[in-house]
Amino acid sequence: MSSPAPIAIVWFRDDLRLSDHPALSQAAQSGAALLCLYVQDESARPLGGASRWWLAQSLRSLAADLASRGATLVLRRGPAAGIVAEIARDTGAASVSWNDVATAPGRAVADELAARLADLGIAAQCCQGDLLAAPSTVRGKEGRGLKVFTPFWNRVLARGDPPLPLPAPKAFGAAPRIASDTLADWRLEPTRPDWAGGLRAHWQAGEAAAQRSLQQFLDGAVAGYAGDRDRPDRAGTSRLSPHLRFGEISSRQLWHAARFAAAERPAIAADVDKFLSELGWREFCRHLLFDNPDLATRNLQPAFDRFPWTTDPGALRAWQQGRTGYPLVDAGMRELWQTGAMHNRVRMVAASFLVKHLLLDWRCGEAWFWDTLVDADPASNPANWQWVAGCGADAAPYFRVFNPVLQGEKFDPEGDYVRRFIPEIAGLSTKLIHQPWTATPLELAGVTLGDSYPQPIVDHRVARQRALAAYATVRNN
DNA sequence: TTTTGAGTTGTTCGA
DNA sequence: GTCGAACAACTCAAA
Repeated sequence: MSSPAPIAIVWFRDDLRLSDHPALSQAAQSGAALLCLYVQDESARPLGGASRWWLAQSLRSLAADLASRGATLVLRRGPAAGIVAEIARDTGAASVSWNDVATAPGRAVADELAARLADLGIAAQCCQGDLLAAPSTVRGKEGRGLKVFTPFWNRVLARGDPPLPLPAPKAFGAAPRIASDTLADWRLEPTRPDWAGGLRAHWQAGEAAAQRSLQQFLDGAVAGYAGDRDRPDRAGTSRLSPHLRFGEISSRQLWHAARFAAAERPAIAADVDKFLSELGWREFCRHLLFDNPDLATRNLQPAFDRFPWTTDPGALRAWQQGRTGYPLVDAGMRELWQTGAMHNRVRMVAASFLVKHLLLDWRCGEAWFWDTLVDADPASNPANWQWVAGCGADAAPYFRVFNPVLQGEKFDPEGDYVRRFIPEIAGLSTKLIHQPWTATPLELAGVTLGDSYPQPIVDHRVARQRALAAYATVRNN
């Protein structure tokens, strides 16, 4: 007569995968019976609509992957530290393992859980797995994180390759079943109205889909990535961001796969370096969040606390709905609404437009992106909005005001991207597609500006001057 | 400690 | 049409 195997709880968070999951691997190797748990913690920043949709798909996929190994994914809702500790106590678990995902409330919750487990005498295993380099290993003066990207990234690169990714555990014992919510209980997906059709058409969540996206990228778009990533009219990006956001694939896996590809094909070495530096930006943002838990609400540069933002609900709505009259901006905002994503180049132009042309607080834009992006990330989203607004770390200089017409002509030269998302002006010539207001009535060919497509809500030249004047008030003197 | 050079992604203007 | 300079000053990182 043998005693039953001890129970090990694996607490999943933004790491919804089985491969390269240090907490899972460690628990599986211990020979314990695993209890896999995901907690929806509503005391954290509530997920946006698009993220909720993605999370539902991703949890469904993870649950299926676990089921194929004989395990179940237990779903619970509530304050995470309390819930996990309670389950650990009630099941008599020997240990709780999790990965140290660096999200703002996530860290405090993990610290609280560790304290509760210590009180209960249950072993806590916090594993490194989310980052290429832990924040504690990249420090500047007085132990602070670095604030400029290039030295930051050079330091990370100088550390050499991160650890090799772990394989998914082949088999592990499953703990006896305990009560679980169902995904339907959580109402993560829209029903009436069901607005998720565009998301379903463009995305597939889950670890297997993430691995397929990576393979597709390395077989295709990686060649030429350094230049094509800036072209919204081409399929030049990796499309990995939402997978990375929910941890369906890890940055270490991407690092090693890309490096391996570059070793096999020297011609793409520069493209791979560029791709890795994009991973570097994700890393940089996470380190920033580590040092600034209120990144989404507080200006990193305090001088911006006195910036003269305006309040204009009509302008905000026009921006959200893609009705600013600037085709590149509007195409981006409609791409976002329809597909849950927006091309990186267009994100910068659209964000710059909100902040500099409309003088609306960057937090308004951050909140909209948070709600509508499937890759809305607690670190990258606020950090990049602060970068655009000029109040962030290593921020864009105040005088960089994107001209939406020039950006369109440069990065969408045939207008293909604009025509895809703004069908009402698709008939305009390439010469006019980025500035329809300059067309003669004959050239407009049936489009009535101000009716089927709006007039520009601000004049670029006027708005630029106004922005420069507003930014002058923030100068330190 | 002090100094020095640099800082993701631009635009406009005038020669 | 092309090209270089101006657009500010400041903070950061490293020598």
